[in-house]
Amino acid sequence: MERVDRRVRRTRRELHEALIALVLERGYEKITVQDILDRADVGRSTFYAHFRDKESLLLASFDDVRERLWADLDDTARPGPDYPVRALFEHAYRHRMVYQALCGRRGGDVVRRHLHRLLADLLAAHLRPRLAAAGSGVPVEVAAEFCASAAIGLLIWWVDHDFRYGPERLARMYHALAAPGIRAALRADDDHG
Amino acid sequence: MERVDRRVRRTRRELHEALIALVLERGYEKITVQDILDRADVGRSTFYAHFRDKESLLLASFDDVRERLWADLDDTARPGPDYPVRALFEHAYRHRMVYQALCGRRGGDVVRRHLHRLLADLLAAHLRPRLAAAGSGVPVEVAAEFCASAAIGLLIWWVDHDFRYGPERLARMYHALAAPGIRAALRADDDHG
DNA sequence: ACGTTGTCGAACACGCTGTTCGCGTATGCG
DNA sequence: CGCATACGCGAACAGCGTGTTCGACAACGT
Repeated sequence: MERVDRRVRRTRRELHEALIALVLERGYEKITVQDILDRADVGRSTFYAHFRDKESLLLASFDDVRERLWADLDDTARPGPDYPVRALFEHAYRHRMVYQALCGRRGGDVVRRHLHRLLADLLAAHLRPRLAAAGSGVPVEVAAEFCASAAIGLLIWWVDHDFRYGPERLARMYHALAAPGIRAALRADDDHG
Repeated sequence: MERVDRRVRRTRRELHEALIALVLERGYEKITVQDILDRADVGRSTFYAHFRDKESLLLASFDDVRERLWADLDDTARPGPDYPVRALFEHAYRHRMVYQALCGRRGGDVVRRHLHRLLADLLAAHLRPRLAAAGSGVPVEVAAEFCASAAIGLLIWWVDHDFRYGPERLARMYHALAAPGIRAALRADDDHG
């Protein structure tokens, strides 16, 4: 039973759209709650009935889109080693506007941090057994942090450069740069002190 | 002629120290100017006579330390390809406190962004001629962004984990992970579409 | 010793936040 | 359709942080 008043839906939709539009125009930090209210034609008290503050709205806006990403990333065990990164790029491409607002230069760093942590944990879980088996001189955390930072960094760069190259191409470039290093670490070089 | 009143020196020193201490305790965002003033025993109007706002103080605090880094990084042309990253790690290690406050999880992202940009530009300048010569399928910007993000990401991870491993070891791990990918790109693979 | 220069801190105007409350009205349901 | 309810509205408010101003005072360099 989807017992949700139409008005509630409208309110939330307008707020999300207003937020994204304003972030793209002025940047997250420079926006006040009142700005969002004016743009969305929503009353002050109504806003605070739905969200605790500006950041709650931001996170909620990302939640709309996040769940599909979570699901996509959970398929990770099957396809390939750097599948999560490709999935992330494709997800971003499918939701360009949202990513531009939430992850781009103009967005806050909250969402960025979430993605970073998620990806780093995912990669760590994936790399742990392999690196352990190889007895590599590179700790899992370091390798995972390396790959996650590179991927997120590339994502942000991409977002801020209007998604040139397309998601597959970017994923291939990421793979070309990241995979050899990981393969080398798996070969368990012992020139690491 | 170092015509600077002792009082000015004291004021600035106290403010910088108070800022760093408070950031380490509470995080940059949660600090008010008044907090800094109380801790530093400095009057309100005095603060605003020296700095435009909280962020100005932050940047000025980093400036103290930044200039040496700039100088170190300019030696980049000589030693080796990933020398700048090693120099950055060593610089951070030498100024652990400051980096922990300014680049760590508790610090704002202003300084992080500065470093990121600096490093990305440096790496791009270094990689451009080589990648061009090799006719690589990976654009300079992408390769530079990849390496810079990975390096900065590793730096932050390191800072937030109390500098385990020592700067040389970290630099070696970074090199082990990054170099193979760059070498591969320089071999101008044509499996990049 | 003296003029300059820097510091102090109270007071202020301003802007943003998050809450409250009484009043309407759209909505869903019987 | 008609009704109770749940929701939206917006003015008003208290609270907090910012950045500025000003007069009085103290430290500084010469």
